[in-house]
Amino acid sequence: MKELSKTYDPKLVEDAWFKHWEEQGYFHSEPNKKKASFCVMIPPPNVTGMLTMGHVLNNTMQDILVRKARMEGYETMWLPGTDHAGIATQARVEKHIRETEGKTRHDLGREKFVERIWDWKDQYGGMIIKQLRKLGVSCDWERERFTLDEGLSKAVREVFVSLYEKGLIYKGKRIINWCPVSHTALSDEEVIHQEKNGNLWYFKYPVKGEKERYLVIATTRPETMLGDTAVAVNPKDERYADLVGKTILLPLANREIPIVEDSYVDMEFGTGAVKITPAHDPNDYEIGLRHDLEFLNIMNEDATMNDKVPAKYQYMDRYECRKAVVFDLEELGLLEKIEDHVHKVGYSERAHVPIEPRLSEQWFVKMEPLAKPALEAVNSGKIKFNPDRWVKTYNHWLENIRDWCISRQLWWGHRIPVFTCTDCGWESAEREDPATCPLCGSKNIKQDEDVLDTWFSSWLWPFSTLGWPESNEDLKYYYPTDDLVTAPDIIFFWVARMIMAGLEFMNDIPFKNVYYTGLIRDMQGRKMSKSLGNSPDPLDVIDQYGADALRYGMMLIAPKGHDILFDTSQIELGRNFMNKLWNATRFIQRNLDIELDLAYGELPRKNELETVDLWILSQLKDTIKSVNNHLSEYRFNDAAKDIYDFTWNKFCDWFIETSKFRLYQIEGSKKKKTALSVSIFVLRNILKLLHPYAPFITEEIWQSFKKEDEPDIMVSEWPTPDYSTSSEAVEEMNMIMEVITAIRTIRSEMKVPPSKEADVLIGGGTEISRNILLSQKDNIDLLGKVKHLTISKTVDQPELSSSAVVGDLEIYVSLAGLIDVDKEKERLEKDIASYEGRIKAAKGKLNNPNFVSRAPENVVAHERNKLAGYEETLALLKENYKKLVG
RNA sequence: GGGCGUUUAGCUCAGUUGGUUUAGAGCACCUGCCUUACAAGCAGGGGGUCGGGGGUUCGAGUCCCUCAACGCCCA
Repeated sequence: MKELSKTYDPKLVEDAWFKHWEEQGYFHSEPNKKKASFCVMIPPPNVTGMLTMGHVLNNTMQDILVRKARMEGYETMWLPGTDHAGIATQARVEKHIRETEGKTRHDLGREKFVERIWDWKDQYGGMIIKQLRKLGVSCDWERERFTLDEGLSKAVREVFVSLYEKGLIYKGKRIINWCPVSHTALSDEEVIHQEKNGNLWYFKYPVKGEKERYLVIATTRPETMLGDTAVAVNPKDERYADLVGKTILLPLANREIPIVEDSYVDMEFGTGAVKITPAHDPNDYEIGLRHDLEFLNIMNEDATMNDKVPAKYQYMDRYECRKAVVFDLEELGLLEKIEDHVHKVGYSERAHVPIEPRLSEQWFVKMEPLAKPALEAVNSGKIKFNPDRWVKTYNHWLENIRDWCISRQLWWGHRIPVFTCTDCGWESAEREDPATCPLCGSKNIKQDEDVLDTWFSSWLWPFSTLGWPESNEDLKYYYPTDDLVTAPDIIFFWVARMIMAGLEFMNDIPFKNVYYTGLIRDMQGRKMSKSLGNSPDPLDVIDQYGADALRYGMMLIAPKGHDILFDTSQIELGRNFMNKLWNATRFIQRNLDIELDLAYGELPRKNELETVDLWILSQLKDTIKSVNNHLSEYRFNDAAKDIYDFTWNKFCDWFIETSKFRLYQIEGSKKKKTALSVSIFVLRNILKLLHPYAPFITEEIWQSFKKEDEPDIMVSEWPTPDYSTSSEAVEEMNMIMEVITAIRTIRSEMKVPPSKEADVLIGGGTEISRNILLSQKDNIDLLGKVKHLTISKTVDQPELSSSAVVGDLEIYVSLAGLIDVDKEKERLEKDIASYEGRIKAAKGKLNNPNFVSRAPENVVAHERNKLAGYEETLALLKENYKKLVG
């Protein structure tokens, strides 16, 4: 057997194992009637995207669920893919063409431009998929999908036409959110509201026919006054009652506009009089409809002023125009005052500029009929949210749902399948492109120019990726899927809409459980972002620490459903753990001797097992159960800690240490064989438990400890705690560990050099407990560095010694020439004070008649036992103290 | 304005059904060690009264009310 290196080097093994798994076909799944299915759909990242720490978190969690399910015997399928990210991708390629060729998309024309995006996608797109493989995630790579694939496009078209036929898709002229950089409409969800410091400008609007009479209005957007078509006041507002019905001579624009009354107006805000710009504000739009006002659009697509405003403002950018309007009004003496004002501004999610409310014709989905069943599915518990508090957010959105603006003025995406006849005006959504008009037979047919929101394809992801609208085995076998793991910031964009689409088109929920992860932030709690430069590249981290360390380290610090403050140095914890595991392996391997004829993974007969064996097996059993429980509740961090604690603090610190004595025996001895068999049994279980978190290192080590005909760990069986254990052994071991720790503490506090062995005497206790200690003499000697150990009912305290009490046992460490009386006094005083404190607390409870009479019996009994134990210990401590001070 | 979340050791966080020795872990810190698996390590130690206030209870970090700070979402 080759000698392993002293530190684990992930670079040497990770890529090779991934290649091996792929060649063996472990990632791929086909419907298998003999097994139950377990299916997860990846939240498709943008095809333009690069792997971020958020993806690492999210995909590691999915991989843990998937790898565990695979080991548990499910036919497991995790489908990967990307979405076409309409706005982001188009913007990216546009920019590229502008920079390299100095051309716009309009120079190329629609067809050529879309071709160029496909070229770009083939060359640079989907980087993230390659990066995910570095992370080791076990997706079915043969099933990778893209939202613009032929099959998925067919699904999108079917869904559009079917909703159109049901009357759930309609075209309407509305105020929508317009992105002046991307030149497209956005849905409400794609607008991010941010609080900004701004101003409130007070303008004096001259009232017609009344000399020197002005109506003062307050506004946060002065430039829109050029599009005002009314001023409104509240009907209850007595201040302005006499003005209603009169008109305003709108300055600068030189138009006459009415003064109307509308109860929407807030009398408390500003002056109680508001300018109304129906084509540039959603609330004003409503007022415009109610009062039959003119809708005057004063801006171009890029938010510059158009030819509906006086010539001097035309082509000015909206903010430039704002300055000009304020300046000009001040010149005219019509600016009353400017106040500081904090208000919410809506920003475009993609282009990061303030959106412009714009009146335009767009396509919408009527959401209310879809929302009702979706609410039911979650509130009835058919779909479970983890943590469940997200149900409230979900309900609130669905109960107040607004129609979904799905048309985008882009070229990259699914083109809206609505056709019109330019001759007779026929219009319809069609599954196949019509050659002629079905009404008049004309060949002058035009397809709608717009494309669909990218989310209009993502919401079909759980079934469009399986071949819908065709019906096939995949759909029957894998749908509904099992778990969805995603960040809560796309609960509206994606999760809620997938539920609606699943229920509408598949008549069934798309998934059974949703786990919402936290967000990754930096140590100051800021979101990770490119501009802040606070976002480490996961590939660099993998390069530095290894994928296993990244995955496991990340899981250790990821509390359930909470944001994570992340720093790369935290991954050291994962790296250190991998190294610890590696070295435990090294230790076991170095003690293997070939003649031993070990049956890997099998336990020796129970009568050959010693206390430490029974103890570690019992601890392993608890750990397996705990890992199972924690993972079933998506407590990835708790399960990771279970494995950490068991491996490091129990297996390495105590089991391996207490096995050393047996392992240092002659080759081939029975005791050595037992110690090795148990070590290997436990290690194999650790590897399996850890495999979903750290697939590479566990596979690497597994190969040294698997039977020849056993499968690779990735497709091995998940551990089952189906062996018997001994609770007595656990109690015995606890006592042994306490005694050893007491000896070590004395040695350390009394500054005994590790190289110097000391005599130890243990007195008191019961015959049983003394026999247990005697049976562990070798271990106590080894770990406590004991020269000569005496165990007896009564022992005489050596003159120069330091003492400790463990329960009813007295422990003396002989320290001839080393004892420091003052220090020893101090130690004992501290111990005595500690026990006096405990006794006081316990007595306090027991002296309370209400406690004794009202608390459950077992709690009272427990408290009595505690007190008795403390009193015994305290008495021994005091005795020793008396001896010391004379 | 409405809703949700967070506040526990210097830092990052556990603490699941109210009782499990005097509230835990990792990092950081102090002491001593290259003890033939591991210095990315070993052994030992110090450190918090659980954001403030009030309440329920025999008993509260845990339940209720209230205040404060921070964060997120929605209008």
